[in-house]
Amino acid sequence: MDKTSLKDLHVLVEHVGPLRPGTHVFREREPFEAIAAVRSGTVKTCVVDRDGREQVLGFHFPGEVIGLNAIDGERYPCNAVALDAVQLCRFSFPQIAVLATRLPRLQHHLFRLLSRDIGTARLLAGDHSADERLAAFLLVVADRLAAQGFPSNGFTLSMPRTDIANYLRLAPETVSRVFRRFRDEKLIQVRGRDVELTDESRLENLASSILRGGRPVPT
Amino acid sequence: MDKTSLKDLHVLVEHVGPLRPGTHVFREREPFEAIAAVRSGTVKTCVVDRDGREQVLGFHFPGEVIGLNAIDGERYPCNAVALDAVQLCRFSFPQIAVLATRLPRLQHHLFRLLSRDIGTARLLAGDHSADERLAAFLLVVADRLAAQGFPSNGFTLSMPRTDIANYLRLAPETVSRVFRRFRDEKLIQVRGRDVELTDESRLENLASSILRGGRPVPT
DNA sequence: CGATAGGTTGACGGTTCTCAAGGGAGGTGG
DNA sequence: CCACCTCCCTTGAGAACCGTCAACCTATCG
Repeated sequence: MDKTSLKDLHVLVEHVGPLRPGTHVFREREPFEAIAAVRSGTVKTCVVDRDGREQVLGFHFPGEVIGLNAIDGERYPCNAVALDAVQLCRFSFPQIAVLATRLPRLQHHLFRLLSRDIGTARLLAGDHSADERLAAFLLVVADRLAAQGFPSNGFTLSMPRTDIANYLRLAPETVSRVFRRFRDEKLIQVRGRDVELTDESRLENLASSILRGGRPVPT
Repeated sequence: MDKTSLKDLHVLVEHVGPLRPGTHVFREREPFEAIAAVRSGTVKTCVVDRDGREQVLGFHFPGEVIGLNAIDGERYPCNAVALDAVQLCRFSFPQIAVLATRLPRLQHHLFRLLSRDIGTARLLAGDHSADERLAAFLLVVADRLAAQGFPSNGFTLSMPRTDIANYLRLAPETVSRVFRRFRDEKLIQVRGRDVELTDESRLENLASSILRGGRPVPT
């Protein structure tokens, strides 16, 4: 994004946070007004079905934009919840859309963000084994955290196992067992939520059917 | 979309087809130039993984737009193949993007199309039983075909069972068995690719955990 | 110190996949 | 017109993966 658009963006941005863990950024069915870029921390998006079961749709790290999937219905189709201390920038969507008509690069940037999110669900969409899913998850998280300057393959997961399991469509017990097996086979080191990838190439091999060469930027 | 934009759109549209079954509309990794609206027939989008296994991403009926997920990478991330006789309208994306800066309603329309596609993968994303998946699939197809004036709940599937199975992440055998069971339980009538929904409310009940009240417009 | 939430481990069972074989329907050629 | 082929679909039997249930363990916090 060029300097002009940055300046124009600046006038309609609203800094929010730090939010405490558990705080909602927005809730399902609320009227859509704004998108938000995560500045620090982790945001979880999820829906709750009629039986009260939660379904995790994604985790969102710094630099990522949430709320774009609300444009169509004019209401947020999911909840967004802070997993840890979260700071973000809110952008009024009507205002940013108007601005985009004047700034083709901003328009294109928004198109790209939207387009990217379409491909993103693929991590979940395929029918993959628990091993493949968890391997892909770990690699993708490592990439996205590394992108903001963390040590390249040691990190701390900000979400509980139950959320990881839910996101990957596995039982928490299964996630726990796969973590253990990965550790036994020396693919990773784990202690609680601290993870270190010790054999990235074998992990990539496991995840190859999902990541298909080149790691995507998922939600 | 208002009249002005329709007129402007008209000058940059290219009518394509009728394509014969099996013809590619675009191929994975080809440079992205245009999006396309299906006018008649059915288009299947799919990727092929390194082992040569196909993965069906979606089916696209008349009125639906394909290619939007290529904006981000500037190359098509998937193949689009005609399943039957297909006619479509091609729109140069660079041109339509320029036009969108002059026509806020067109821009918003594009934003909405993109946003809608994000939510669409949910039919597959959840961990649902074979029954739930197939029930949801049948209802959604019925809705989308009914939207273009077909008899409300009798229709002919344009894709083979293997494609349905692949799309739903099930084995073809499983799809066959569920079809049989649905027929035995008088939820539908089937003969080959001709389907008639005879007990829509029980189907909706089965599919409720996926469709979550209000049937979405999926890919 | 006890309570609670989150995580781990084990045993068992179910849904679905795999493997294998057989049955149409439609097209082509004799 | 019929034989034959191929593609698609169906059906059955067995196995595998993962989910469910149940118990226990660990850390954190009041």
